[in-house]
Amino acid sequence: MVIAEVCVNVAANSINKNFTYLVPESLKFLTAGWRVIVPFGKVKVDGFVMSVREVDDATKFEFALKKIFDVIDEEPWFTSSMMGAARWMSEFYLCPLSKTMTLFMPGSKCKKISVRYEKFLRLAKKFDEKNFKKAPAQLKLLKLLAEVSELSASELKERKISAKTIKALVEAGFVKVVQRRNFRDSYSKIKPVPKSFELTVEQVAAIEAVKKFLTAGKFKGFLLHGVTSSGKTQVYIELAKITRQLSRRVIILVPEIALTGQAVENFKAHFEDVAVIHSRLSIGERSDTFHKIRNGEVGIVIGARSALFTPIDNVGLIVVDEEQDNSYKQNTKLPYYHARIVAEELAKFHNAAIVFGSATPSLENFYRAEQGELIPLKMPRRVLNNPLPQVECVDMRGELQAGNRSVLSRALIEMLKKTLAEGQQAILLLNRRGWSTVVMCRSCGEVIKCPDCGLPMTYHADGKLRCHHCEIEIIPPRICPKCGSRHIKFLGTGTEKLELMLKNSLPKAKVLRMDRDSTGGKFGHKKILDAFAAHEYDILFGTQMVAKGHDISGVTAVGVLNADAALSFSNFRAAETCFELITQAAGRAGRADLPGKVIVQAYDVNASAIRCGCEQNYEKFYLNEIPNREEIFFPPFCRMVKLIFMHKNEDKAKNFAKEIRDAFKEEIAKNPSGRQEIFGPIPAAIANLRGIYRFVLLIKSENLSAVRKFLQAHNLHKRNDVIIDIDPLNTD
DNA sequence: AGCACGCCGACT
DNA sequence: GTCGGCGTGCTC
Repeated sequence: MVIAEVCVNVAANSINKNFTYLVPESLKFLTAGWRVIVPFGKVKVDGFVMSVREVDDATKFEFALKKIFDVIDEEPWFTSSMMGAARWMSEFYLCPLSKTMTLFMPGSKCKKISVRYEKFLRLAKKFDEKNFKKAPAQLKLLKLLAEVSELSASELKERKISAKTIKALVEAGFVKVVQRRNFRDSYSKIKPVPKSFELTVEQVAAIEAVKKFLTAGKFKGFLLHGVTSSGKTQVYIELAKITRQLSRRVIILVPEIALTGQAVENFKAHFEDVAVIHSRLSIGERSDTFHKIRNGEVGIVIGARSALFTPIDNVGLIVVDEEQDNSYKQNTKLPYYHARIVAEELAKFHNAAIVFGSATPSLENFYRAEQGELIPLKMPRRVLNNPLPQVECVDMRGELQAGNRSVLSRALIEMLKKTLAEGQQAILLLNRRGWSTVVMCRSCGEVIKCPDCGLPMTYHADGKLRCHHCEIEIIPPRICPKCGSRHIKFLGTGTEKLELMLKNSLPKAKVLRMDRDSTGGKFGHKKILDAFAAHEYDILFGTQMVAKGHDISGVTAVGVLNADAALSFSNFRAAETCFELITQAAGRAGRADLPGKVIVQAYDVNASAIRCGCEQNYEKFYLNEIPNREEIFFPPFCRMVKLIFMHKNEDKAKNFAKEIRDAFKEEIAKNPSGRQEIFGPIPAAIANLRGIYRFVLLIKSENLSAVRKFLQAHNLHKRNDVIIDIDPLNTD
């Protein structure tokens, strides 16, 4: 008899094993990778065939085998590399296999997705003009079809050809209607933006270094460290060309959905077969794109992290652009994976080259490059020998002493006035959206917090308090909920308040705000950038998204407000984030032949991140930061695992966490393997989410697989009241 | 995820 | 006495 190991698509951590089913005679063709329907308990569920094998008819099982009920598709859905990657992710992240398998589907359920067809009109037989003297409209259509061979329904409409004309010709047999599958592609209207200049010496060197491994078809990792405007995209394009010439395929990852548009513009100028995948596409569009990729019609897949999970085969090159970006980490739902880690594993599966690109590499990858794990490729100069912008740091304590209480320093206002007078453009970065960032009672100091998660809420110009974590809205209280005082104060400045301040200070300037509130929809981001690039506005201001991956030639001035705000968070990556923000923002200035000027406003002007950021000196920052990380034993010197214990009873959550902590301490005392430490339990940053208490244990270890073994031995990965986050972004 | 089994509080 | 609350455990 033939049996199959099936991964049932049921979202429960407690099911982390495959189930064995009988393959009925009618499904003899089944192989690994098919999606099937199986009876499971009292219900029928979707499942994925992980393997099929023949066993002796007399083989006994401890349970009665059930039969696979039916198949879902006409062919296997998963390729072996998809299944290999899903298995690896499931083991690495201690996450149910069903969750990592469903990453490779357009939606998490095996629903049939509608296929769209478009109707075309074609000439069916020869016609004689003489016969159509009394039907000029029909003749016009016939002549047109003879010329262009076929017309789509929308083209017919555009040419105002009436349904009656078409019907008459169809009935007479002169034209026929054919149907063809129509692939949804919301990026089809994105036009290529060709940019060509001669490659610099550094670009050529970088390309040559990767080319060696591409032609050899061997896995290798590279860190492309190029200052802003050093032409990293050009390098990606040249490498993609080489890969395509070798008949292999390319995956280009960008950190955010909003950045895919720009990447598509660049790549479409050189490649015909570009496709886009990210999570904000409709299931239908993603499904259509999957179909094209599976058929081998796509050579380059561009997208956010989910672009790793398509049926693409024969991958030769994976690019992770802006590899330091935290958006590569999936934070809100299982699996809590980091696309940087998964991409590298995928590259190993495919024997592909992986190129991590950044102006401000993650400390982890820069350290790996120093250790020889990645090949470093350096591009320290801008293209066309454009100079890096001049950066001035303004001490905001001095502004306050001089009587300026505005968030805009005098020097910044001066710079903006000069820039506008010269007909150039400016970008301002303030990494807080909303109007007031804190709402506080002046009598007792109580801060208004989110009823769901307990984080401070932000006041918005529409009169509502919003939680930026769970997007809950409430009306701000008139009196303090704690002490009843009427002295409620709105403190701190967000992008909405900044808009008013800019309009007051520079009444003639046309200003444009870009933050999550002003960039709705798939292309909201692009619309704003296009309008700004067309110089419809003078100043673009907003959150960090103003500093990411665009190239607007008229910008000569950049201001970073509250540059050290990130430093006040008790996060071991705070300095790195702060440095990155300043360097990326500064990189927006003076990209073309006009020199740029940057003003960085901060209170803690002596902090290393601020100083090195202003000097745009990555190596110096790295050399300052890395001894700190080593001393306090943080990445890249250890791997971290964050555990969150959840229970509606505070003591139960805390006590279970303590139990695990003590067990871990006992384990590392008994079986030491490298340096390992455990901290906690401490209340999580979100200490209570909708009535559920949350406590954190933090494990730091040189031996991640030992930690994983420990967690598995205690069955933590099977529980629904424990979150396991491997390589977390924060420690709380 | 569903569904059943099982052990404690408020009802005809 | 039982109806039903949802905690716990199982599904090839």
